[in-house]
Amino acid sequence: MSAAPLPAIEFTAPSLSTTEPLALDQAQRLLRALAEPIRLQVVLTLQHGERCVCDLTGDLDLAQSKLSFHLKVLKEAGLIRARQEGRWIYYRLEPSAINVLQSWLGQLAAGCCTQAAPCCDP
Amino acid sequence: MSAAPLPAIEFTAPSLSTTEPLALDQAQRLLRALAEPIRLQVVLTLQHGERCVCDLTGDLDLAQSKLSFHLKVLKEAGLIRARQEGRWIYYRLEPSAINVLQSWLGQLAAGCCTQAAPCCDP
DNA sequence: ACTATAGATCAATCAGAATTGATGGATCGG
DNA sequence: CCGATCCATCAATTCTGATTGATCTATAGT
Repeated sequence: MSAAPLPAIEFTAPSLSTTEPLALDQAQRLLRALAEPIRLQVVLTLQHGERCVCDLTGDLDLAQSKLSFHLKVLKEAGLIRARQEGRWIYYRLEPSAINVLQSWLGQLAAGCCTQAAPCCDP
Repeated sequence: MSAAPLPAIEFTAPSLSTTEPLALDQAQRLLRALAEPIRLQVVLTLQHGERCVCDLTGDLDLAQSKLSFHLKVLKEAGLIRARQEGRWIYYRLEPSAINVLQSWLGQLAAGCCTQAAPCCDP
């Protein structure tokens, strides 16, 4: 790609050219976080809105310690956010993270249909 | 939740209600397949088009056995397809699988922003 | 039929991640 | 201040999945 030689420095958004390389890194983390049955269940539960930990343990019938572990992984991946309110901590999905992954997949599917590069010896 | 008691049975398209449950299963497999650095590299390499195994081992500097293992995982997840031509086997991405995952993520991000469900005791 | 190469598969080992139970910090009600 | 609840963290164990090297099948060329 590399269209025009960049007018100046972009201050607005992090720009798409920057997105490419570090999106791989981020996509990797998001994928690894999502690729676990319990964490996927957590995410699906949060799909319908914010929820506190004590409710989640009930929803998913998980030991508190186990749930806390997976919440941490999801949070470190940037997929969920925590919000404390008194004694309780509410978790919610972070849609922007999901969107990052989604558009990364879009790029992947975009240019994958070129035919064979006839192998080794012709 | 459990809103209305379902009007009747949907005959038209496979409909989105059918999509929900089995897409979860498929999304799970796709995520687990993608959530591994080597397999991600393989997928990224195939992004630019079909490629045979012997070339891939060179591209990614992998032992043949190791690559074969990961190709198998990717194939079983439905992310890639194999095409044999004489002695060689060419692999390519399966864009439809990627699209499935992509739209599944779309649903996820759709309705996740409802506020707190004020916990346990009010 | 014989040999060489592409690639899959198998069994054994190894590594990293998940589970478990216990402990600790923080907040609330009395 | 005291006991109770919510949640995070830690250490020890267990499990799942990746790696490795050898072996096996199939195709192609001679």
